Amino acid sequence: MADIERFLVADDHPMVRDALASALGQAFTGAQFSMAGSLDQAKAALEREPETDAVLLDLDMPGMDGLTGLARLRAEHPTVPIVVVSAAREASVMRRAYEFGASAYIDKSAPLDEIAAIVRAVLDGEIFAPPEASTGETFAQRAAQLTPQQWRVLALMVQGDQNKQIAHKLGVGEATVKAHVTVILRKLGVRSRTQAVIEARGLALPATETIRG
Amino acid sequence: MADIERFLVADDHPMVRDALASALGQAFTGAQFSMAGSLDQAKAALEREPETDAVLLDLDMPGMDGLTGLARLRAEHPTVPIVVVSAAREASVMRRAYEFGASAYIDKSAPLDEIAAIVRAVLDGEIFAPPEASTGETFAQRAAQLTPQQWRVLALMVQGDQNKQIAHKLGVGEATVKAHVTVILRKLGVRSRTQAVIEARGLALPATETIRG
DNA sequence: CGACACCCCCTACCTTAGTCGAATATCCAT
DNA sequence: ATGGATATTCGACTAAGGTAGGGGGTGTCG
Repeated sequence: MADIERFLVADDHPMVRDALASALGQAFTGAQFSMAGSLDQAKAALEREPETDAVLLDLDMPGMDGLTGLARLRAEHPTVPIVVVSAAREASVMRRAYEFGASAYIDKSAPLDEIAAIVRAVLDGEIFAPPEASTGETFAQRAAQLTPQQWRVLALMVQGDQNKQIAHKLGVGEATVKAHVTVILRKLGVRSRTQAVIEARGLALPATETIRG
Repeated sequence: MADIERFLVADDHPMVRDALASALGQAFTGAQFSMAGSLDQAKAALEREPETDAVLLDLDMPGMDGLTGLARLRAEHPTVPIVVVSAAREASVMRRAYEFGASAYIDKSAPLDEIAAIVRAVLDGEIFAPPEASTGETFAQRAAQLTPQQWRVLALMVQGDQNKQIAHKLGVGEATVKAHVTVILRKLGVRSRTQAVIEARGLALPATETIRG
């Protein structure tokens, strides 16, 4: 990691982008910023600059389609830490964001210095485990063992793609994808692709959504 | 349908059970009631009395595991109307409840006479389409074409069971299950079991959960 | 009754999913 | 550099998923 940080700020609202960038600019003197207003722009920016130190990602952005966009972004750039910045405070969304590999989840209304502090911690390699999401957490633990390529495969599995399509999208052979799937199933502790998809979407435990009686 | 209604009230809180039963007792003079405090008890009650006219089902009950319990109950007794009584007001939970075949969704804080009115409508064969759940509704329409047995198969597919296990649980041959699966995939407009499971859990559209920016 | 819809069962066949063993490359520690 | 652990890749094989088509049973409705 170089001396100068490089960030990508992805939000469809220019005002929010500037606010985030200036906050980080104060905390990280001399940092460089890229801006994106849609998922496609964010992808292109990461393509141009793979050495980005962190992405601040808004979930409510054109092309994101909720958490699906996060999954896609991580599928293509598994090594870049992503800090989700969202207005949705739902615990379920938060939890799933972490399951899809987010390094932190920040509320949009949080003070800017707090945001900077969290980003700094992420750059130090920390991952902000969700306090209220630690009810089950079995999946997150198992999923942490996945390699970057396996993450990509899983992300596509979760979208309903089959091995042949995944192979094409990743530019490898179908046999290779199958091998990855086998490892993924073992690491996730399930016995079929369908179960893996169920697990990966945090669906197995709607408990946190209904416990409120 | 006989002159005397028979209800099953399933809630782990005795006070709630009594309140619901007395409310229905006033609206349906001479009605008969069974009580259950867990999913297993509810199952047993339906086993004893398959001619039950309607089930009032609480989602926060031992063994329910959220909506999974609803799916299981409907899988075993597809013809019995189920009125979900829950404290969770989340639109997503509501929507999924309908997708799993609930005939109505009542908030626990609703006035008792309103509850009785809704139950009466359900007995008349009506299904309370969710007002705020009609954003996409494509799945509900397609799923409405499923026969009872196909519902059972789908419910087990959604739990991650494979054809062999489904065949065993339903007491039929694996070839039969495959035939059902083929029809289900066609009716749902998908091309693989995994996609069907994704659809069936309302996961394909996290939009309603994140749109709030 | 005949037409229809649902349910169950089966054979045969093809496609997809998943396992196993093995080759290559990288990184890291000794 | 040598060894070892891990990632990535692939081909061959076995299991499961899915399709097409046929047969038989039930109940309902006109």
